[in-house]
Amino acid sequence: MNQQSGSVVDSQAPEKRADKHVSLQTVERLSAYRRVLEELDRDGVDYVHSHRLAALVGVTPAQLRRDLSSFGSFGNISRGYNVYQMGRTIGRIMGTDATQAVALFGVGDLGRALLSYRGFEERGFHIAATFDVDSEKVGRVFAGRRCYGLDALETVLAEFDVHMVVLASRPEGLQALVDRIAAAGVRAFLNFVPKRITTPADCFVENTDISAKLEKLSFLVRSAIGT
Amino acid sequence: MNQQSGSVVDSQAPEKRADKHVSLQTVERLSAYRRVLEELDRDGVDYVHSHRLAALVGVTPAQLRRDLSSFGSFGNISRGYNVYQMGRTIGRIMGTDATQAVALFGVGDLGRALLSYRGFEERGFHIAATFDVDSEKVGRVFAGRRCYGLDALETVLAEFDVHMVVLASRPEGLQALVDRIAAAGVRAFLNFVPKRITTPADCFVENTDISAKLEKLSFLVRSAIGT
DNA sequence: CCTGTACTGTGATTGTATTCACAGTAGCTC
DNA sequence: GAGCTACTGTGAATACAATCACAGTACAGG
Ligand SMILES: NC(=O)c1ccc[n+]([C@@H]2O[C@H](COP(=O)([O-])OP(=O)(O)OC[C@H]3O[C@@H](n4cnc5c(N)ncnc54)[C@H](O)[C@@H]3O)[C@@H](O)[C@H]2O)c1
Ligand SMILES: NC(=O)c1ccc[n+]([C@@H]2O[C@H](COP(=O)([O-])OP(=O)(O)OC[C@H]3O[C@@H](n4cnc5c(N)ncnc54)[C@H](O)[C@@H]3O)[C@@H](O)[C@H]2O)c1
Repeated sequence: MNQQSGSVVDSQAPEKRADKHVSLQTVERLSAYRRVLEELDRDGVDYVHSHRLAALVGVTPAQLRRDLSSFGSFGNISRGYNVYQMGRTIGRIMGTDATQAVALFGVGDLGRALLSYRGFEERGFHIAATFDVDSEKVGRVFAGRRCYGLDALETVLAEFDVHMVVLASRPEGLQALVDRIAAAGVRAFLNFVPKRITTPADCFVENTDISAKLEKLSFLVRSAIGT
Repeated sequence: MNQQSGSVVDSQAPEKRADKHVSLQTVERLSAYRRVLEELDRDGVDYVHSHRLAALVGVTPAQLRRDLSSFGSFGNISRGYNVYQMGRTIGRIMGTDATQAVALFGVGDLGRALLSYRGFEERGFHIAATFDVDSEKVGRVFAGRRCYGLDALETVLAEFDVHMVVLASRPEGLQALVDRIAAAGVRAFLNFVPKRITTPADCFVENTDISAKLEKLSFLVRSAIGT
């Protein structure tokens, strides 16, 4: 669960404190670094230089080094970065070194696709429980996870120690749902519903609007025609 | 449906030329503005001030006005912005005033969820054709759209006049697939596969990595604990 | 018709992210 | 073990985005 990296065993912690103020964009790139590092690890690569890693991720070497330097020094000056260790370190920074429980709201087409997706477990997220308002769905089990009604919300979130939720329900009543989830102590929301939500100040929201991405692409293609 | 606004009627085109260099973040916000404008329109609101619209979207009034000013002047100084007209204008800027054909690659769990999603049509995108390598799926019809094999790729993309694709296949062979799609003249890729792809310089790629979003949230929650 | 009000559009300013460029050094060569 | 090489980590410089603040103006009210 969310135990805090057990003992001192896997420490030799290279990261200083993360006090240097880390930008959000840096955090997003950390995920990409880790994904590539895991691939390299599978391929048996032990060390990698900033140039090579940056090329694989698609950023400049300077940016990669700057990003990492927000957390301290990892690199061996002439061998580069230790692939395995740096992957572990990024995991520790992001808190994905231990599996976290996540709850899903809305077991519709999208929700079921997310449920059957293996990629989350690989990155340390376990959808532990699902919720829906549809009485046909409540009580059933989807991809191994039970679907609860909203009346069990507080109980179930506490029981599974959920601190992050995925929203894939309908726009109607979404804000009320969010208020209730936040009141239950959840501070992170991944929202797929194309509707703005507001939360207490200590919460974090990530919106994913797929149509907006298509619109962005449409704009880019169109505006590049005259280029 | 997607007829093109008939004649000169709704013109009096307020936007200048889009030559002032528009930042990507501005474009992303345009989608959000349009979504709220449509809601206001449904509610029968005719005019809206920058303060109110900004509050609904969650940005500052200054930013909203700055974003719009990249495209020219729309606002009536004392009544504010005409809700209907500005929605239309943003649609025109983004090229979503007429429906565009999109192709989907990979009719798996995610692909089928996308196929059944009505939100795309509402925003001017029509998934016209799907592709898969699975011989069980090729030839079948999913949510009204036929699934083609990859051998028909060039023909079908041309037939439906596809200029944007959604990638929801497997990581294996993805780059080769992308190369072929790009060679067929497609310049916009919405990629759900957690694998970096490279394209010719005149193409645009939007990646959507859902796990990365969860990782970002995990980092934020964790790093805010000490705050 | 004139004055006051409250809005937009935008130059100027501030703040933030990225890139440059190099000091400092671990290891490799001879 | 001295010298060379090529790398990392980071201060300084640049580029970019957000915010401030106000000039200019359409309208309401009298
Ligand atoms: N399907 C997609 O590809 C896709 C893409 C982008 C965004 N979205 C958004 O994701 C959301 C879900 O999409 P979908 O296609 O799965 O829709 P869906 O209609 O198939 O499923 C929605 C599910 O949410 C449940 N629900 C409704 N209100 C709820 C509530 N208050 N609490 C818990 N559950 C509730 C419904 O009973 C239903 O089972 C929608 O808001 C949609 O706009 C979907
Ligand atoms: N399911 C999710 O919720 C989810 C979430 C995030 C990312 N993704 C990613 O989206 C992709 C699809 O996910 P999924 O759950 O639908 O997987 P899936 O295995 O259910 O479906 C993949 C489909 O793509 C087809 N395919 C494989 N190679 C292809 C090719 N070269 N051309 C065309 N079709 C091809 C397969 O035959 C299959 O039908 C995966 O890469 C996955 O990592 C999925």
